Amino acid sequence: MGVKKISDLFKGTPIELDQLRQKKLAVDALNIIYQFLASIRGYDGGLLSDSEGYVTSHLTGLLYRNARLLEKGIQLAYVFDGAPSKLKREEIKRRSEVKRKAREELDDALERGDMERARTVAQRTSVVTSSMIDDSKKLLKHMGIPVIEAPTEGEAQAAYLVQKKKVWAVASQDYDSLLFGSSTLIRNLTLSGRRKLPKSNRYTTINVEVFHQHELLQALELTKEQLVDMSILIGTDFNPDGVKGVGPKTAYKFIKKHGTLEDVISNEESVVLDIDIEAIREIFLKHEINDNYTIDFKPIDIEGVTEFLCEERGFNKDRVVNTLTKARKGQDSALKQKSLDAFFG
DNA sequence: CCCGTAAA
DNA sequence: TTTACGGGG
Repeated sequence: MGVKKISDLFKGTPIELDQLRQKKLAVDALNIIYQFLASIRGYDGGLLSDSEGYVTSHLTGLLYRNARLLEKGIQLAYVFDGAPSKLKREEIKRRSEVKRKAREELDDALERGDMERARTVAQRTSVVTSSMIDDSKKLLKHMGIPVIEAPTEGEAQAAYLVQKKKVWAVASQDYDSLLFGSSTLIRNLTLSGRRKLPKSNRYTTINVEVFHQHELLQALELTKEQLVDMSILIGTDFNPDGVKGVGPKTAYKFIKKHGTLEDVISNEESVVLDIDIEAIREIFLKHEINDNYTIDFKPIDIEGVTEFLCEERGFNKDRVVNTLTKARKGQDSALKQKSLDAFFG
């Protein structure tokens, strides 16, 4: 998922969660929903769902994560993907093939009674449906959290919101937003400060880190265009394989040596790229954006949330009200700060 | 993801 | 007090 390996070339700066207080961040909604579907599961590895069969894993995740962030005065704006580009559709096809295989393996594991295997494989079968997207938007709106529609890529629209100073940064695990032109990226935005390592029961502590695009470009002495070209060599969502045997270090070396992707291809025999380079460049550098949006952080509508989650989706009311009441305290102080800022200009 | 509880 | 784990829906 996305460009991930730039950390081998440039390290982010650790940042305390407190430094994000009163800040607005944009996130790629589908990415986050997908992560929740993969991680929030019952004991048997199945998704959480209500009595009617509506999946609730993602709603659980969105509720608690946003509540905790709002409590800290951190506001997320959720950007939903529009129609995928032609190139992205191929990647989506590839991913659905991975999921199909994972489902087969899941059936197999269940038949053998290998629950541990079933649970890990089940995570890879996650599919975001339109019903899940509708429910997510409904919950977010009741929580007073902005929902923004992107014409195509969510990360691209999110980056645009940073450019327009509507939000301070994009929060994401991959680096795509920097290619899309976001000046600031927050990685590892987690409240727990730790993350489970795959295929084991161990945890590592992780730091929230901040990347500034201009610092990255300065440190690597690259232009924005070269950063994109380098990423295409490594592999992006639009050419996931990149170039065989070329990782971040080699890609960087090649771009520094030759300047452009075309010159890398004509001078390095090992580099073969059977893709429409210009089309990928355009996605990152000249993408469509939606200027018709509003970013409006409103107070949490506790009644609205409970009506939806508890009446319609079977959530425990005490738990929901408790969570939201705590969140509102942090939110109140954030809104108070905002009005003070407005008053003093 | 978060919470509550049990165990260390 | 910290960590592990099951349950949540």
